[in-house]
Order: sequence, then C-alpha cells, then structure tokens
Amino acid sequence: MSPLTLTPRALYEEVAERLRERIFSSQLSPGSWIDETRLAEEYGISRTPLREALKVLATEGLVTMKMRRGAYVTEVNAKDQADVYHLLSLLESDAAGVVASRASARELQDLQDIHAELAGAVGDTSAFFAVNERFHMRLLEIADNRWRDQLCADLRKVMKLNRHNSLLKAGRIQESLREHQAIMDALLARDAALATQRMREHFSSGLEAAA
Amino acid sequence: MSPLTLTPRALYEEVAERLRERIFSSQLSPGSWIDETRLAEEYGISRTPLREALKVLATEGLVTMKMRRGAYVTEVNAKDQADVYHLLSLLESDAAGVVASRASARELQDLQDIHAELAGAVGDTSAFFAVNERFHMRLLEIADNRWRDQLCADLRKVMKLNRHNSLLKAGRIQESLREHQAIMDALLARDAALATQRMREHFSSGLEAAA
DNA sequence: CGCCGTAATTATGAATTCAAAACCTTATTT
DNA sequence: AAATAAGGTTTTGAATTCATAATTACGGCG
Repeated sequence: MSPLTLTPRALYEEVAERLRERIFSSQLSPGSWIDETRLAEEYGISRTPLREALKVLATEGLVTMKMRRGAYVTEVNAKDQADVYHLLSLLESDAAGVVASRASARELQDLQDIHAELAGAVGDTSAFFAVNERFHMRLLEIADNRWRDQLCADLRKVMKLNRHNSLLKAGRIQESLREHQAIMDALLARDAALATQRMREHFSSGLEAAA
Repeated sequence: MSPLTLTPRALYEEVAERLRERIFSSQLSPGSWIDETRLAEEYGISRTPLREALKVLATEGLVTMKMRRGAYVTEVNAKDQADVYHLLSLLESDAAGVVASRASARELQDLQDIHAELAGAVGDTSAFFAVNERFHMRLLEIADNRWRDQLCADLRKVMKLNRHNSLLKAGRIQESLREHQAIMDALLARDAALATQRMREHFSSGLEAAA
C-alpha cells in the first residue's frame, strides 16, 4: 500500500511535515544522522523529494546539512521551546490588539460564538483543545496578516509536536476559560492595549503551567 | 592545496544565492514565472539542484510554488509590505527590550562600537546601510533567540523584494542616526520598555519615510 | 599487537530519464 | 464565427542512474 499516492499538497511538503513530526517527537533524535535511503524506502518514495524536504527543514533550522556527509537533526532543547513560545505569545498578543482595534462587529460575534462553544466544551478535554485552537486561529484570521498567520502556524507546530510542552495543560481548563473570557471582554470593549496584555498573560500562565 | 575553495558551500546554496540576487535586482520580477529548464541550462547545471534552491526560496517566502505549474517570484502588494514591516517592527522591538534587560556589558559595548562606526559612516551612504544592517543583526544576535533571528532574516528578505521600500531611505540618514542614538541610550540605561518603544518608533518613522 | 596504506563498500550530490499534468495549436461542429 | 474537442508539445514532479567523496574492511608491515 502506498499512503502517499494521492497528495493534496506537494509531495516534498508532505514529507517535510512527516519529518517535522518525527523530529519534534524525538523519533529522530537531536544530533542523529538522517539516513536518506532508509527513509525514502520506508515512505515508498525516491530520494529526490526527500532531499528537497530536508533542504526545506534545513532552511527552517530543524536540520543541519553537512557538506558531503548528509543531514543531521538539529537539537531543539528547552530554551528553544521557551524561545518559540515567547515569539508565539508576542505575535498572537499583537494580533489580539489589532483585532480589538479593527475587527468588524460580525467578526467579534464570530469570536464570541467560538468562545461560547469553548465554555460548553469544558467537560470534554479533547473538544476543548480543538475549539481553543479554533479560537486562536480565527483571531489570527481576523487580524488579517497572512505573514503572521504563517509564522504562527509554523511556531505552533514546534510547540504542539513536543508532547511534553503542550500549549494547554489539561488541569488548566477552567483557568484557561476565564482568561479567554477576559480577552473577549477586552476585545468587545475595543481596548487594544488591554487585549494585548491579557493575551500575553494568557500565554504567560500557559508557560508556567508547562514548567 | 585546499579544494574546499572550489566548493565552499553546497551547490544548491550557491544557486539559491544567485537567484536571490536576481530577484532583489528585479532581473526576476515579482509575479513572473521561473523557467527551470532555461535557468539550469544558463547556469550549466541540471534541474535537480536548481529545484532544491527554489524550494529553499519558497520556504523563505521569496518564491511561491504552485502545484503542477512551477515557481513564481512572490508578489508583495502594499498591504503585504506593510504587514511584513509590522511584524519586523514587532519582533525587533521586542528584541531591543530583551537586550536592554539581559545583555552583558561586553555585548552592549559591541553595540556601542557598531553605533560609533555608524556615526562615522554618515558620509558614505552604502557603508551606512551596511553598518546599520550589522547593528540590527548584532542586536538580534544578542537577544539570543535563533528562531526570531530566522524569522527576521526571512522577513527582511521579503522587504527587499520591493526595491522602492528600502528599510532605510537615503534622505533619512541623519534622523536614523539620532534614533539609533536614542535606542542605544535606552539600552545602556537598561530600560527595556523604553528600548522597545524607541525601536518601534524607529521602525515607524522608517515606514513614514517609505510612504 | 598495533598501525598504516590500500581496496571495497557505502552514501552523497547531481545528471538523466520517465510518466503524467498542463498548455497550446488546430480542426471540427454548430 | 465562436466554442470546443483532439492531438501534439512543453513542463513539472519524481524515479533512476551515475560519478565521486567518505567510510569501512582488510591485509601487510613494523
């Protein structure tokens, strides 16, 4: 069976995504050599798209290419995680401020609807996670900066794929909901500075919970 | 004795660099299609390393890959330009705050040295540009977040796609120098909030000058 | 017993080949 | 004459092949 036959995205992108997951879940451990031939065979593809994916990952900094000796997994340590989280917080907090200033009434209503869903999903952890993700996504969408969207998506991948540093701890659901409420209040009040600050606090407490 | 000089970096990197130059000099203009076959022939190489280079550029945002129709030079409209600039401002301003809080005396001295160089290069526009670039680079380096470094580098490349929106207008040299001085003062005073604010203002006036 | 030099093996980097999708031209039909 | 269907051409994406660098294995030698 070939799981890669029908590809909505380019093959090299698909492969890059799979490799990222392996890297962040430590199936490909930091510092280790990446065996092109073995992986290509395992995925049932040739080395060509795999090598393209590796070069993409090298540009992203996840992989280090050594001349004539192949690709090695770059180490993503605790500091890296913290650094990425910091950037995510910075970008999304700013987005919250933009939304508070410029969102239409309709868009704020959208967010409020999602927030209501979130409140209703307190019992179901995985549903809560999913709705939470949607809230943040929609917020970014409304902030209307496709470059930021891309950056945040990439950064979130880094965070999400490390199982030990989930963006949202199970035990924090009630607290997280309250923080979201506070953010919504600031957005509805059109207070950009407050929305920014509360989003930053939201991220900040997420970090403490992860520590 | 050293054949390393013949292959200082990988071929695909060399090609990527050449393509960047062509893009920045508008020999490859935004929106235009990139003819793999023609370019490979022109460089006297096969399509394989050229395609690898294109994928790297796509990751950087300079090039857009369209499924089954090849590579196109990314087109950045005025809004894109503003959006990217906003992110650059956000990230570098935050970096300035971090530097103010955490830089060692030695590192601040480094910045001051570069700043002194900058002051000495007021007469030579291209030298001023180069030193200015170095100042910002060094600041990021000291902020010590390799993920941000990468993001900023990529965003700056995207800014360079539009020749008319240089990050630093020739006519603003004196003003720019004063702003750098103000930033340095805040850094030396270890005032993170002030450093952040002044860096944001520095970017803000750059945007006005570009408009 | 260990060290070095050389042959064999393996892996990388790049060219070439190949299948299929997109495109372009042309001719046919209404 | 316009629309469109057919066929041929170009171009992309990916597999395969090939040359060379690097690593390993082996054997002779000190």
